[in-house]
Amino acid sequence: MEVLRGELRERELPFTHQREAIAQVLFESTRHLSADDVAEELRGRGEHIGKATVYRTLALLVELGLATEHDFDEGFKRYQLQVGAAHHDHLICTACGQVVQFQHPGLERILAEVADSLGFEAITRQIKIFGTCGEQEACRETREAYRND
Amino acid sequence: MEVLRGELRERELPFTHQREAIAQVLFESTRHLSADDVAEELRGRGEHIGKATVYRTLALLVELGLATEHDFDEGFKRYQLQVGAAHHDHLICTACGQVVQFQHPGLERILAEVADSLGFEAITRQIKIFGTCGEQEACRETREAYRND
DNA sequence: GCCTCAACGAGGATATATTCTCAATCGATT
DNA sequence: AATCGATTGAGAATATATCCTCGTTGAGGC
Repeated sequence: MEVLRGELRERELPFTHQREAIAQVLFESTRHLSADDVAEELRGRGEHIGKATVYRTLALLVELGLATEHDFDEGFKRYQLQVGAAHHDHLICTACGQVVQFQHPGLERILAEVADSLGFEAITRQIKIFGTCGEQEACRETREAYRND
Repeated sequence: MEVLRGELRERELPFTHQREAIAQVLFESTRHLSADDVAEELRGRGEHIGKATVYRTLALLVELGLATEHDFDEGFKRYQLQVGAAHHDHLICTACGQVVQFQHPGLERILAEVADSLGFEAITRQIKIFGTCGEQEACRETREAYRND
């Protein structure tokens, strides 16, 4: 939160109650939240914040480098605070929607190598493994269906 | 093309002129084409095929496992024929839009390892490296802008 | 050639996440 | 507390890729 205050001050942008509340919601969640998730959580806390502000603030957080935007092929984006953490990637269960993060040092090396050998200068990357997590009945059923395909 | 004919026959679906033409366009292109690209190319060849049919056919090709669908954050999907080829990944130039494919055997191993260790059964994956390719003036400018950020 | 069922074409419809509008309000500096 | 520019809220507007409708056409089996 102090980081947010600092970044805003640096750009002479006001530290508003809404910005604080939205960052707080992201901060307290370990999951990736959609703009709608954030709005709903705020409503649950008795905060009345318009969706335009939610979208504006999420975009701002990304712009400031304090949050990351993710697209898990759901038709909308999800966001997560990212204060100085290392880049991580995702496994997405296509049956229950669960998202699990992972990191693997070997990936960094390989991807850097690939980009380099093709003359690219990498800025960012996305790695998404879609599959089944097997934690719920639905996930196991989907898994079986794939195996028999 | 024979593969397409066979898959269709197997499901008792007609091998229409339109399906052939659309598959042909994809077959002759090394790039990833959007539904619109396909429609335009068909128009250029004097074929009059409605966009609904283009979408229907692309979805069908994906369904049959003969094509893959890609989303490069452009607001629409791109398609490419994929007849028995190995899975490959992409580098996308954020300045000029160029997409370069790559394959790296080490990735397969690492990703399988990760999925396994987290209890996932992987179905498919997406790896996208966004960066600058430096081939055009615009790409080099964007690259500089990032370096000085 | 005939028949039947699915595919096709044209363009209208849809869906829905995100953005815009603009008057009212707020934050931060003086 | 005054000032001033940025932010906010509510809901309408947008954008636009993709899908639906339904009368017409075509493919493929017999």
